[in-house]
Amino acid sequence: MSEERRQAVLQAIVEGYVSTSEPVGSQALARSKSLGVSPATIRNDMTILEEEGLITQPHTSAGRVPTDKGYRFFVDHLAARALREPHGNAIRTFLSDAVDLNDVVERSVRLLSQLTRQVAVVQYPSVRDAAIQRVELVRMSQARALAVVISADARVEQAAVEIGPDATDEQIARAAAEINIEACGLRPTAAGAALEAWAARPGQPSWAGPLAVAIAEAAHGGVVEKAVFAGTANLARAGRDLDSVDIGSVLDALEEQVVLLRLLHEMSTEGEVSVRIGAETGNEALARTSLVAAGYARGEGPGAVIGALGPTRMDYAATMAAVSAVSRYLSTVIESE
Amino acid sequence: MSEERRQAVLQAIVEGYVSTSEPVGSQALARSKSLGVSPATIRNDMTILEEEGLITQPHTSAGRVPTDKGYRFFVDHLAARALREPHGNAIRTFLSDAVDLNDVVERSVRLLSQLTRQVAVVQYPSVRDAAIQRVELVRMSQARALAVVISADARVEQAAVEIGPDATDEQIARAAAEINIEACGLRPTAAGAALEAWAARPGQPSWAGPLAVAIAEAAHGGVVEKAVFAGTANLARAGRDLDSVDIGSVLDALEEQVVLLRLLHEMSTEGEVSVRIGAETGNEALARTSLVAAGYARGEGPGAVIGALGPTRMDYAATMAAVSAVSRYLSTVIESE
DNA sequence: GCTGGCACTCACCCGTGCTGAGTGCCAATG
DNA sequence: CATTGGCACTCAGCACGGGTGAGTGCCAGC
Repeated sequence: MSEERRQAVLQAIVEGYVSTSEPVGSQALARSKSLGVSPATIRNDMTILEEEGLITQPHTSAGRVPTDKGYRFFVDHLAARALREPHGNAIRTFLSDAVDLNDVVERSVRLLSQLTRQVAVVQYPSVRDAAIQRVELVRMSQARALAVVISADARVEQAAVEIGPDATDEQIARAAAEINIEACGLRPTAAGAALEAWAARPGQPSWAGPLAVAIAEAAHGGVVEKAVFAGTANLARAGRDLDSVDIGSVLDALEEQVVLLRLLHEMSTEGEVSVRIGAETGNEALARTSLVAAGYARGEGPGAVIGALGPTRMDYAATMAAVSAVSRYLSTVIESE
Repeated sequence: MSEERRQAVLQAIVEGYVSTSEPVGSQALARSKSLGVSPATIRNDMTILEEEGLITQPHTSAGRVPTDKGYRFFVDHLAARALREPHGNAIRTFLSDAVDLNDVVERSVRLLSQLTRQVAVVQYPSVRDAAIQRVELVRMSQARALAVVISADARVEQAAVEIGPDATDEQIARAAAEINIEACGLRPTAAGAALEAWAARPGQPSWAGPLAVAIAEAAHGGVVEKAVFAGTANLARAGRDLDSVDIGSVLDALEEQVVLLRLLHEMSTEGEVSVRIGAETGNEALARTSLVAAGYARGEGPGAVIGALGPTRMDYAATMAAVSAVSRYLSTVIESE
């Protein structure tokens, strides 16, 4: 009883179930796939696979279905199928038509949802490290000013600051000029330190401190992490895999963002393409879905993450290929800017 | 056979069906509601209501269900039920905690989805009319500059412009200074005209024209209209009203945006609270849903629209009350900024 | 260790019959 | 003449039951 054939059986079960969405039986397997053995032999293998917890039967006298663990084994050992990337050039040109970062992200998420036919998720880079290009300070009302921070990566962030009614226009103009001298060309962290020192100088107005903090924060891209998604309709089309309760809780989890962001964050450090299957997501709402994610580079460190979310019964090979391809092209497009 | 009682029957049918989600029959009606007549009488009324196309039966020997036209009549004539606004103050404080326009919109859409238990939609103001406060011009690369337009309503828009590799930093600085002189304090339309004149002056670099256009466009809030939504999970919870195909196509329509935006735009001119029921949405994908919308003022003209989208079998009175309340508070919060 | 054979299980399908909520029609009533 | 009670009829929904077939586990034989 070769270990090898047993894996082939598992692979056939996964592939069969993914394509037909019906439990696969020994006879059907022997007939369609080229395993070259009889149904009885396959049954023996199945018994062992079931003991190992890799497959299960929905009810007695039904075919077998992969468990989360079975999918996991498949992904880890068997899905090294040729990661063809048919749309390479199409992806690239589609993404490079984008005008700014927002547009790139927007396009990526749509593209990925179409390629995978799953829900696509793109996390915005959380900590950004581009140098500050310019800071603008505009009084909006008697007691309030708006700080606009323009980064070298064509990003524009804004922050409202209370300055109190006593601030003079002259003070504001001087502060703006000084801030630009202090902070321009610096990365957010360094700029933050420089502005802190600036605010501590004698003679500065009382709102200099909060202003310095707000600018540094804005330069970091704001504190908030954010993810956008597309293709939620694919959830509804998942058919038997997800009932409407599942769909509801998944949509909730997506809107909640925090769960998803934590998950994406965890996965970002796990090498090329990372997969979370069913309960591995650690979240009740996502227990019947899988998430395939890949980080996309941004400057040096691994910046943010893109991913595809779908029912556990998904085509992992194809999804992983698509996620990987889009992340790679996304990286080159962003870096070439 | 009083016209009045027949309307009461229609009202009772709508309310009964909305609360139980099951077709309502004559006996059940006579027993539960206080119409003071016998089932037979109600049946007579029902026959007429059915002839008028206001109600229908899913199959022979089942109760009656309102048609789109029935809901329409109900909304137009019978839903003037006390629009209690229980959460008035809560809404107000919740919204006024917001820091900027984005945040206000974000909060509104979440709030509305929770109040109505439907999908909430908030359209960003499409044509904006706030004066330009300041324009900033920053060179991003050899051939590209970023124009940042800050409006008096604390909005920051950006636009990338190709300036060609020959532009000198001095040219850019002079253009920025001149643009601020020309355009500051003007509304977008006037500013566009002023900038056009500016770009036409002799001696201007070749990129002055495109730049002027880009700035004017950005000041208008960009050409793109945008809507955000929340509470999509409520669709999945709609139970029998929407099957998964419906949910899928609704989610598609939401992501598509263009259909939804056109619809919202149409509805924005229709007075206080406007309702589109089922096929009235004019869209196949939304044929089994209704949209309740209200414009929220922005400056003078009707600016943008918020709305709630749900199955045609929804509690119109409550939804209309919530949409109306949120739009009203949203208006005051925005205008007080 | 693989295979064919065999008895067994059980979800699924389909036809049957019953029940009850609901209807339409009609004659009687105030 | 609108309203009502009575009555026959319809039909979705449900429970019951038998037949079918894909699938299984086990075992003896190669």
